[in-house]
Amino acid sequence: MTHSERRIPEATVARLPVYLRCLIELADDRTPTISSERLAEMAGVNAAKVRKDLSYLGSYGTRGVGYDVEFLLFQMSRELGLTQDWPVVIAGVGNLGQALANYGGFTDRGFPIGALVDVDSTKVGTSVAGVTVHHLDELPQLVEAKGIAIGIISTPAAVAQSVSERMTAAGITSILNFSPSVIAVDAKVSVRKVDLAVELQILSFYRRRADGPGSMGPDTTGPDPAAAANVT
Amino acid sequence: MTHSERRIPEATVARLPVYLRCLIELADDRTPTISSERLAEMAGVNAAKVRKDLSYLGSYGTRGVGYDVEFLLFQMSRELGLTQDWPVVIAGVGNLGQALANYGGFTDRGFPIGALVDVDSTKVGTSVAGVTVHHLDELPQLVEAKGIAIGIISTPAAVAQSVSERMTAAGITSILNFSPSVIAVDAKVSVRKVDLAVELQILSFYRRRADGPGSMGPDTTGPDPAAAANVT
DNA sequence: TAGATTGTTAATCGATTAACAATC
DNA sequence: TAGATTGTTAATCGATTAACAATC
Repeated sequence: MTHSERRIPEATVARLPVYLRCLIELADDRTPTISSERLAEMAGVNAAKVRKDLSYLGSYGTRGVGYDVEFLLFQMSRELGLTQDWPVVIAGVGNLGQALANYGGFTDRGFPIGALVDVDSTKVGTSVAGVTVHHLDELPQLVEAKGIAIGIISTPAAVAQSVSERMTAAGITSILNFSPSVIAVDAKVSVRKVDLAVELQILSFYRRRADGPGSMGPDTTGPDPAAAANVT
Repeated sequence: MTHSERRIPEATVARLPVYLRCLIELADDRTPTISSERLAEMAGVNAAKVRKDLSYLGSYGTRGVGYDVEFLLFQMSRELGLTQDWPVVIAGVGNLGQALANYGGFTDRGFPIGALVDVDSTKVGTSVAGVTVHHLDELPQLVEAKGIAIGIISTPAAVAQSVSERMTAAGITSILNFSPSVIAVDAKVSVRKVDLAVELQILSFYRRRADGPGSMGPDTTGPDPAAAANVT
């Protein structure tokens, strides 16, 4: 029995949510079991990788049969910490911030919008997606009161660093940075970065070369390929 | 003289846009030269990596001095294919699609919104961010007329595959997929995937473990990390 | 010249993949 | 039992990094 406390490689962690989504789809279809071969096809990776990735979670498959969809779904949700909701705060309620707040995909998947903050006095007090916009100064109280777990930065680049510092000061240890800037945080804080224009720039590069890979692993995410730094 | 036609590693390609942004900032400040050490600090990576990455572009530095900001900026823009604009089409004008259209960051960085398409007849004919929404059926003509280079998918997952097929049929070879689904395209098409909820799920994983890395390489990018597949 | 900093080498590390014994 | 499929090994590949000779 391979126990679950093995260290899971970063590249594997970045793929788990993709498998999770496939499993949800299979569960919706009432598919009882799935082979690594078919799961690989759904996830767009190869079967050996699926088996290796899943083996880090434990030996949850059955030789000759495959993986029990419901069971694997449960184990994977547990591993990803998705058996509970994690409320988020969005800092910066401009175009992008409003869009993220209105985008139902976060709430749907266990990340409800717990709070919105901005520094613009014309925005403070208004309501976006049914959530009142508070002043950034109220962040510590909001984090406390709403049990905020994750901070999303959708401010201009110029203030992203200072916003990240106020988030960490308020006790937030997970940050998703949409601003086009690298933020420095201390080692115990996790940061992921999504830069929309960077993705287009990478595509632009591959256009020139009669198209090389143009896809990525993690993050491709991200590592992503085009991804983040976690500087101390 | 290391010539520029060396194959550039994917991980490096994903970092070039990050360096590019730093260089733009430096050029704005009229900083004439930059060392790998300082550029590394700005980009949130280590100096050896910067030097290795830049060496793939050519020997553009000067020992004892550093890199000429303007010159490196020009070379990097050229390498990334950013000396011209690449108009994009956004397919799916829901919450996310509208947000992307209104988000100025694309146009600002050389990716103007050339067209918007949807299948919803209540949306067709309306205008978003100053651009008229057309029916998806008109995609081939729009691609032709507007010189569309890149397709952005912000549709529901269920139709993403078919939209990607219509894009490639219309001659598009670069796709940025925001829908939470893996799309299969043929080998000559470049796809990158950005899944907003996946990023939060990855952060959720690292919360559990008294915080491991929580950052990534590529799409990151990669790879980021949480990123894409390019399946045939 | 002395100091600074690149460009490249080589060692190391992590991720991918094919192959196959184990086993349902 | 025969067929199917996992879990793991080991080989390979690609990315990172420290170190330092080259050279401005």
